[in-house]
Amino acid sequence: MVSSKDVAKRAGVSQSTVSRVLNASNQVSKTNAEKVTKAMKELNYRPNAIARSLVSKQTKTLALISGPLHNPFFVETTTSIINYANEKGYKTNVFFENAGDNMAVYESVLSMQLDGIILSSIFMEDPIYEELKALNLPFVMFNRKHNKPGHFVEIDNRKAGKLAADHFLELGHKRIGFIGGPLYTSTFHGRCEGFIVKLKEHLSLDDALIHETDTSEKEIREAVLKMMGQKHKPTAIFAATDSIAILAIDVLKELGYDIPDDISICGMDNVRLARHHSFELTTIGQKTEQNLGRLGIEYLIDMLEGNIQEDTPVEVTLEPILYQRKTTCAI
Amino acid sequence: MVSSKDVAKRAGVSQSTVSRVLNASNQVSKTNAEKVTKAMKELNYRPNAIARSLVSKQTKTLALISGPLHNPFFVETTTSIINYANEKGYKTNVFFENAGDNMAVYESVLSMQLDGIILSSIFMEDPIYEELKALNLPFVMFNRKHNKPGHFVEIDNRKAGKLAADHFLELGHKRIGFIGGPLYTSTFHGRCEGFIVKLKEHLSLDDALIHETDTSEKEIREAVLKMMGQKHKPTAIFAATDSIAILAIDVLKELGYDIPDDISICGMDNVRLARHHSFELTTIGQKTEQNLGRLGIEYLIDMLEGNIQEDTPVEVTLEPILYQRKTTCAI
DNA sequence: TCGGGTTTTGAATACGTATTCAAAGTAACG
DNA sequence: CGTTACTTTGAATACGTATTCAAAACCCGA
Repeated sequence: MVSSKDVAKRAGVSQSTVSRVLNASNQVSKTNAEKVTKAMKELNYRPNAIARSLVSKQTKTLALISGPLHNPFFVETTTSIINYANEKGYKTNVFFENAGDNMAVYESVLSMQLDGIILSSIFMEDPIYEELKALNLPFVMFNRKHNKPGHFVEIDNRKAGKLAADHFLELGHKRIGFIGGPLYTSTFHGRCEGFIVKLKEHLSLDDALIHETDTSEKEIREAVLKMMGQKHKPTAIFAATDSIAILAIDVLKELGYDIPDDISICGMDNVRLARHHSFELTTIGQKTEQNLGRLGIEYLIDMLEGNIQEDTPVEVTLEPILYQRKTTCAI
Repeated sequence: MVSSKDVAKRAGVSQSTVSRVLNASNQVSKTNAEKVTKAMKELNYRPNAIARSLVSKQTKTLALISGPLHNPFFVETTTSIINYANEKGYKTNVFFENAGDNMAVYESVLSMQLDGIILSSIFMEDPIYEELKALNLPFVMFNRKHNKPGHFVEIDNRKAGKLAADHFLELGHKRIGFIGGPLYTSTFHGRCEGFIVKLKEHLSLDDALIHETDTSEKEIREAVLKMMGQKHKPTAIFAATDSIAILAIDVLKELGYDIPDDISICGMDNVRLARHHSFELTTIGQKTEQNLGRLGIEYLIDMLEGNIQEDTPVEVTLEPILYQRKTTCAI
């Protein structure tokens, strides 16, 4: 490992001088600067980022704690986050939330030296909130949020649920199912609540059609099987994410249903795949092109760079709209 | 920031002793160990990973340089890699290859302090190879590989191309297209070559049906449009990845084609999505359940932990097999 | 109680960089 | 040439931990 000392020796200057040319401080004489640059090249010197961090207290590293990538929503946010962070000179350590036990992940994150955290994996009452606060690092939640105040970027989930309900009601559906969860996350909680509230304004609700699940293929599958196995089947389903909708469609097709002729289905998130001609999934999303991850990372980095005071809360709730495509139709 | 010195002071011992209880060396008296543990808790002490790394020369951090996540193949490998690395106590810094200019990414990677690198983004003649070698870190290539020797995990791409050709030939197809590229990557190079070699054994080849592209939606779209716009259209297409196949299907459906009645299509990688009832994509993959990313990261970590000598080359080439589903049929 | 051996301890140092501070050098000006 | 002001330099130190080494404490048998 070649260090700044080695460079210094070779260039015939002190280590301080080497450090100074590294940091582009223009207080080095031209001749010395050249000598140092030359020596660096000859030795193929690369500054040790670890040592730098130790003194600068900056790691230029962020942690992303994301939902799983088999959900296309997180494919898009992860891509945006990593690429934007990179553009701004930050590295991203990625972690995936772990259905059973997030503590291992959090333990790992908490013990790292980081400049900031962006996460989607928080629950409304998550005790991790306090620990994150205690770290005294900027952190922003995207998609989901915690009940306590903090920086977040979300979509108006309640309103989204209502939109879905409205859509189905307008199409004349009477038996409408819901699949999604867990409900202790702000996303599913809001979507479910808004959906149910709206339905109840016009129909009497059949509890057998409301399926709280997690996001695993297994549970979605089970929910669809149960729902369609009933004597009185639904004619429409609101899947609380596109990921769930796509899994549900897989099962429905396996069972021989035609969509939307036999059953309408509406997702949420407006992921790229929803537009594919093999799906043309009706869904709910925001108007803006930039996804929630991108918005979140922009705010986080703004905070790190001092463009936003950290004590002014970032609380962004986007307006949802319906993207009507071909998986829903009138009854 | 509470340091080991603070803990030492509070516990009434020296910093050395604190360090010793941290590293579970059992050469600390019980009474002192307890005092220190107590002080740590009271102060909510977390060891500074940066400082640790500076002396230990280990960062427990890996870099993953991956293809883009809109390719479902990389969704699966990225998930496997990150999760497995985490299990083994390694953090993963993720980078995505950048169509235009990978140098920014590499520059970032090369300047980090890392324990190892796993990457899919290398070209057969990529000059980055030498720089990676020079870092003197273990690195393994998965999916793609370089022409020069190094650790890699791949599938037999040439054989895969032949399999695809065989499949179409058996089904009686005569005009068979190819979409994929760039051909300076080992994957596309092998697949294309094997495919063409096999075809030529039985047919005269129409160059207008061989489309070298990159992996962008734009180019795939263009290739499909061009191919199907011809006077003599193909009756079958080998898309060199499932990702390309799925994009191609999108365009084909948009153009009104039924699959496989109007045109057969075969992908490669056997990604999860290929099994979806909205695709049921015929494709080529390996037999083993574990994906290439998972295999690669296992080898990498084995090397880091000394379970494999770094100088014994890891060169894994998996056997491809055809997964016949419903996007290909006899003509 | 003493001596030898073993365990436990803390002072000192190293890791590679940034930064402070005082000294040395240089330029400008009268 | 002397003075002042400014630029450039290197020695020393700090960052937070692990580790070495020698000293201290302890244990045990004689």
